[in-house]
Amino acid sequence: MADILPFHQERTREPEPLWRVVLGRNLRATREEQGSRLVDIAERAGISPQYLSEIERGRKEPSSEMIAAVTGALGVELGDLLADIAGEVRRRRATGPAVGRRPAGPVLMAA
Amino acid sequence: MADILPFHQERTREPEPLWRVVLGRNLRATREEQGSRLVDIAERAGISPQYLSEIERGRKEPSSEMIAAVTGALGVELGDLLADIAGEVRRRRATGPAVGRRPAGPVLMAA
DNA sequence: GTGGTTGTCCGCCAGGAGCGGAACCACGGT
DNA sequence: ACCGTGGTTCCGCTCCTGGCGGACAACCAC
Repeated sequence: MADILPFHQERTREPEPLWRVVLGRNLRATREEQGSRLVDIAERAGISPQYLSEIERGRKEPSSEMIAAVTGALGVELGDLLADIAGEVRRRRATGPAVGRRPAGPVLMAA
Repeated sequence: MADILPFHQERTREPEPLWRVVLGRNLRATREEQGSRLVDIAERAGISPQYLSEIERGRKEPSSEMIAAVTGALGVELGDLLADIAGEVRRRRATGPAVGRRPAGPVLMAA
């Protein structure tokens, strides 16, 4: 089979990132967008600050309930979080590692 | 504070689904769309069929590497998978549990 | 009954989730 | 130097679950 890769579409082939890495990256970005402190979100989520730090840095695999607790503490819906992460993953796939970080945060729900 | 909720936008308030549930649901839907067998995808992913069954039914929290192995076996990119799950979560949030399942599957990559 | 296919149940254990205490780092101020 | 703040890392710990293999279940055809 002929493998003709459209080079003008794929500049640099990024390996697939791991879920926990992109999740953590997005959670931190969201928190920072809100100007919240790590200890505050951790407390609101009912988890230890050490653990939230590790989640944000992609060092731990949080359970689904933990993900729910942190997104809840951030006031973010799972669907919006996933959409935002998806967008980020796709963007990095197309352009490679971001040089200038684009402000990324899911849409906040109006309470 | 005045809490004015636009009722015409929110018909029924669905509790947030768990990540492992929506992930598993989407993986199974994707596999079935492709007409693949569970044992084949499990083998290709290098995991046991029993385990893939449990992942698909939202019974287990797969590690990020496992998610990568399964998406790889399905020929699906993480970003596309996440986008599709996000769309599904948002759809269910807006309309409640789906009565008729809309065909849901991420876009397959052209090799 | 036989056989085949596909997927799920059950028990198991190695290792990781999640924790708390303590130390460390970076930065800013006095 | 000191202090404070916010975040990170290290460490040891307990508990529980990830991922597995053997067995089972459901379904179909002959």
